[in-house]
Amino acid sequence: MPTSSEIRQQFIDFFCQKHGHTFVASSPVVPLDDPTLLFANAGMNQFKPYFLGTEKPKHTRVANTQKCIRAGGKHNDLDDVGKDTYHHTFFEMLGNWSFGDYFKPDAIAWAWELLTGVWAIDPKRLHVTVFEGDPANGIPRDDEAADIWKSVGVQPGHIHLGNKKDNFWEMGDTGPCGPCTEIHYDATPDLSGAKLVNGGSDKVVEIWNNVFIQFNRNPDKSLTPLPAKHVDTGMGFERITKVLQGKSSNYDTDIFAPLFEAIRATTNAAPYEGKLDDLKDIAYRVIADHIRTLTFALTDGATIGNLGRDYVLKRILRRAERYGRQCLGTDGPFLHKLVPTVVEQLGTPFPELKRNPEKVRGQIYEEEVAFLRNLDRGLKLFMGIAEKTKAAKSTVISGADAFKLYDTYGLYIDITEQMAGEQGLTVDATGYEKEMEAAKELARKGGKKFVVTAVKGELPKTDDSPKYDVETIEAKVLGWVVDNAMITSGTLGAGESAALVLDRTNFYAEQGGQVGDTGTIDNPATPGVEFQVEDTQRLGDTVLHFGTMLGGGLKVGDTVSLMQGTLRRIDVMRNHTATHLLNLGLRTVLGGHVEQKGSLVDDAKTRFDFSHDKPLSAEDVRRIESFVNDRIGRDLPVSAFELPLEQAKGVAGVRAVFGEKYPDPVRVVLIGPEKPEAATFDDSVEFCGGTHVPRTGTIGYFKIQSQEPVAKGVRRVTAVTGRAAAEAMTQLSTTVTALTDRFQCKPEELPVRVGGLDDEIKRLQEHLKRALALTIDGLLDAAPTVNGTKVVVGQLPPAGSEAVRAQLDRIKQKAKSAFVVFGWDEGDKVPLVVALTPDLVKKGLKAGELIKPLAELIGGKGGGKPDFAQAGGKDAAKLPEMLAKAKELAEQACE
RNA sequence: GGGGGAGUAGCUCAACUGGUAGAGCACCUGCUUUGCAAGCAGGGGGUCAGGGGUUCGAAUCCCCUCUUCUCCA
Repeated sequence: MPTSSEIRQQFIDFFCQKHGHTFVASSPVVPLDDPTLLFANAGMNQFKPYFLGTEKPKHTRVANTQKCIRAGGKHNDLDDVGKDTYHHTFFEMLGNWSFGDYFKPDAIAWAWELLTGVWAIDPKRLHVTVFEGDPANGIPRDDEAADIWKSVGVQPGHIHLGNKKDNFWEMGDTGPCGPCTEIHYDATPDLSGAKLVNGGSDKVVEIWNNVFIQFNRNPDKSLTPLPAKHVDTGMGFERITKVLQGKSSNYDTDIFAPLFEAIRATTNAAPYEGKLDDLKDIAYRVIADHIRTLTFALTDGATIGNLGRDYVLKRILRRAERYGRQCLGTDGPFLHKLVPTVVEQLGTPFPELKRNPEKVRGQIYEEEVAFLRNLDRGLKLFMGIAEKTKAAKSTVISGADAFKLYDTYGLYIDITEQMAGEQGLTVDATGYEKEMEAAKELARKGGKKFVVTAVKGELPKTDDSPKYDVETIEAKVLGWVVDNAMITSGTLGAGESAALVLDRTNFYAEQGGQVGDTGTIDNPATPGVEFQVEDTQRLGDTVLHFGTMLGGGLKVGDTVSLMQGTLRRIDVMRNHTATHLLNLGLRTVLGGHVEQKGSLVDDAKTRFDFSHDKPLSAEDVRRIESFVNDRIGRDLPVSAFELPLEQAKGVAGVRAVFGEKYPDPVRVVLIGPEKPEAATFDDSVEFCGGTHVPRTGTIGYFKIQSQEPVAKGVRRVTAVTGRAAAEAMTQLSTTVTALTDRFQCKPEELPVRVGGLDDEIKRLQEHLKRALALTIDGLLDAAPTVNGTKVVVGQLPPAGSEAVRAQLDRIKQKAKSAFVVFGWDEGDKVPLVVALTPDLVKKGLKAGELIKPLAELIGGKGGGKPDFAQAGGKDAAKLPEMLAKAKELAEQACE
């Protein structure tokens, strides 16, 4: 029986040694340069540019094994993992590729040769499918492929026709596409699998798909043949291993055996038995699968967090942790201990795993600990809710409670359900779903002011190349969008709101973190016509000018004149260029780990999110500001170039935002060097379609206003420039001047002066305390004893109730039995306290009651507990009278 | 982007309806026992995250800021 490593190698050797292919390493499973993808999910990801024709391949035939993750996004297998024999969030895709080289005959012949020759699979167990054709689209049935299959020896009755969904492959809405032919393996004992092809059975499973890319899908949905034809194949490595090792489940192969053993050893659970409906076995499969995903994703540079792909990884980790805890009885972090097993097993085909496994293990460990902490807290909260539920004589935990546990404390619903079961309770799942829906709705509503997601009718393209300049241009009205429908007739009248569509524009549509422009559009031929633009957004290649007709009317075909709000636009440009300098400054000052995580640039500020795991110190902020201001002071030129994406990536010091979509060619903005070749790693070089000032001097001045955390490991700083920075400085200086006038000192002396005041206050408080102690000692000495109880009544110097309370303890210690009443004059109010020693409390006296009539005497109120009460009044003149009354009251009470 | 929590001794957390901030662990001192674990007695340790407000009185109620956790997009 071949090992999985041998199988992988045999595939690669077959194409590389026997058929002239070149081996190409897998691209990272975290596609850093293709932000449209959450994770690499197919072997073709890294070859996309070859099919699109935007890049020339180095070799025309290659073979590879691609690391893939399908979790989140379009292909999401996350919830299926564990429940069957063949779903994975992480898997390998073996592939052979022709870029304009060989086509159907070779691809099919070699596939057959590898399967039935090299691997000696019984041809009776193989079924193939070919495309049935699509007359509506003018694509004929793929008889060519069927004929080749026949000629290589596929059994009659083993060639099936497949529909568009299964046998016509498209990369996206437009672009290269073509028919494909799939090979399925029939594992039924009696070879009865023909009818199960594409039937969703795990007895007959697709093992290899050969795609023949020969058309281009045009935007008008028509197809044109490509000048060059390509082959793109993908074979599920785990599936072929299962077949060649004669197993009935991918999880029974030697790919998973070492992981299962490692899981058993770290959790001390009973061994894996391969049952489909056994919770313990499901847990084994989930954990083995998820640790592979986590190890590869983290190795390739992903992080665990709260956004996008980071959040997917967090959910995967927590799902695995949960299965371990619920089904295998783990009680502490254990997933991290499995990393070495993954590294050992796959470190040879994927050497990147060996680069820094300790870091990966650390990341997993840290997140496990965080999750377990949450879990403990959640369990505690759950117990409280369970008690509450039982106390209310109910056996159902409300949906609201269950949802709160999840929403606020991250306690998953199935854990809640399990815990409830153990307590003889159930959970109102319907109510939970309702709460969840309501919460989602709430989150959605907090979105944007203007939203257009889809428009009925064809949207024309807008030429927005004039957007980089700040000057008035003319354009033609093509129509407008109202209620998500494109309108191209009639008049847009005064008072109406719409999204205006023009043939060209100088308005910048919101993109790359820069806000859309505002401004006015009028008709030079007809005075009084004015459309006020409140926001500008882009939908595909169309620029939408959202706004309101203030006066007059507009018709399709009118020539209009466009003015961006000039001052606002220049403010935006200042902020955008400053953002680039800030990006560079953060990295320079804080270190290379700083990555841009997002930004928002508008006329008032620049807001920048970046990876950094602790608050910035005052010194950090100062150094970053001075770095940026230094570059502003040098009045560096800002220039932009359109470069092919590949070439642009090679420019020294280039920064691209992860998660951002870049066109090819891409616009590169340089600050300092005037040519891409002149750039160094100390210069700001960014892919950016935004608008910038011509020289950094225009920014004027840069000032960081605030910083805050956004998510774990991500911080946000907000800064201002130009006019806003000047305004901020003026305000600051006004405040400082007010202080220097008050203290008659220089600004730099302020900290010392204020600190001195602080010390002075402390010193005076000490004095007061001492005076207070002396007064109290005097009162104590002079206090009459009534029936063994000291009656301590008197007026104190104003020292604050905190200090008085501290002294009360002293009195209670000195005099075993005491009835204490103190009052003092604080100017605007007159506080009063009554304190009783325990013996008096036992006799039934209540300070809280005794104090009330006294408080009334000085025009106030109060209350407290039996041994201590406080009150306050306003009438200081009545203080002696009140104290006399208190003495009377005390003496009475003690008799 | 929107929602919900949390922040109290070095650590983990209490404090009822607003009424003198506590416990366990850790630490220090002493005693006892001793192979180890420990036991007993005493003690130190607080800007109740910070600021403002309401109140006679705020850890507690309200507002703002900071830090942190969590869910959704």
